[in-house]
Amino acid sequence: MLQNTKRSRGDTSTRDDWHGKPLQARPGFLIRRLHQIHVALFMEECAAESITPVQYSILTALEHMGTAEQIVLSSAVGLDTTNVADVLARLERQRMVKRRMSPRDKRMKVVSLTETGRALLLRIDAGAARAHERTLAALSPTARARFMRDLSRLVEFNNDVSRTPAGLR
Amino acid sequence: MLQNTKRSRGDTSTRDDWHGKPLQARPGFLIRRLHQIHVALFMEECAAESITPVQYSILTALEHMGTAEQIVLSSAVGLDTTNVADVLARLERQRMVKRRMSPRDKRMKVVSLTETGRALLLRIDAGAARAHERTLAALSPTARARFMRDLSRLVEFNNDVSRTPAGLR
DNA sequence: TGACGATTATCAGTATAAGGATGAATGCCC
DNA sequence: GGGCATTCATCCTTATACTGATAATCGTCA
Repeated sequence: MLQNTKRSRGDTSTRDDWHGKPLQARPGFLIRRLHQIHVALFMEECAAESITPVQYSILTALEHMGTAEQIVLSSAVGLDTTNVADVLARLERQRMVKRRMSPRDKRMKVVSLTETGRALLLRIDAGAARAHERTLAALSPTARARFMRDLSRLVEFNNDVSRTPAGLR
Repeated sequence: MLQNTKRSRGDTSTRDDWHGKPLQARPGFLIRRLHQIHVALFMEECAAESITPVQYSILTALEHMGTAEQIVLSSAVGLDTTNVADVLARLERQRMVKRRMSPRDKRMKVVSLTETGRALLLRIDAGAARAHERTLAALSPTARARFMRDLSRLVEFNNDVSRTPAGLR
């Protein structure tokens, strides 16, 4: 896969050996670091409100969907149902979100934004935008667009990996 | 794809408004997802041994450096000292790593690989390589190299963000 | 109708990840 | 050489993230 980019013969393996290469040459390492960096930038830009990137994702998803069952949210933001319940509990504690039993199906809980939550989203918006921009700041606009395209492709390609939250299954 | 591909003037802002756009258009969201995906692939490929990507990073760093103080490890793998201590405690519990007080400076602890740890690295190698390859599998070799370059640039540019573990400060 | 498999939320447990605070040790400055 | 800020490892707390397990509910099919 990685191979066939014309390596002179005498090459012992067809695939790359990450072994012996510095961490900085490994996709996994760089992806983890970039994630760390974005989270840090987000927290810095949004320090005024106490909110995290994941909470922001969930609130945004709710804003788009109006109302949703936890399982639907879970697949929308790509999180484990356990984790979604966790985050929602915190958001509910801060009155950003309401949860009530679904009348249709008593197994489900229906989640919706409160006015507090909606207001927070508006306040957060500029900071979140700055965080996203700073994350990509090192690339030219062209490279940035290309990077985002590649990122999308990579995520879509393996979108069903990890605890698949129904609907992605 | 995302933005600024020719917007006529009259455009109110020079920067993008992520608001109202789907999560999938946000760098932070995609980076988090890709990180999730890589971790899942790594765990799947290395299921035989119980090891995580971060533990793998630390063991690899140790292999390269031979021996290192925790604070040095911390800056090498880009982790909080608290977190490094955490991970090392787990690795020590599994006999992958030895820790002893530095004779030079009694505040420091010197960490080194055990034979067990070295053996694990060898066993893990192929699985880790497969995980890395699968993470990037959706891109052509050319695009892959370009993506890695961009990733490096982004990380280096903001390398000092987040709890800066001495040495990066 | 009633049993049974599937689905939904949650609980318990473990592993990253970071912030704040503390205690021990160091080195430096006067 | 004695204070004293700094540094290093830890502790405590909070927040993602996932696995395994369980209880409640739902659909379906006999």
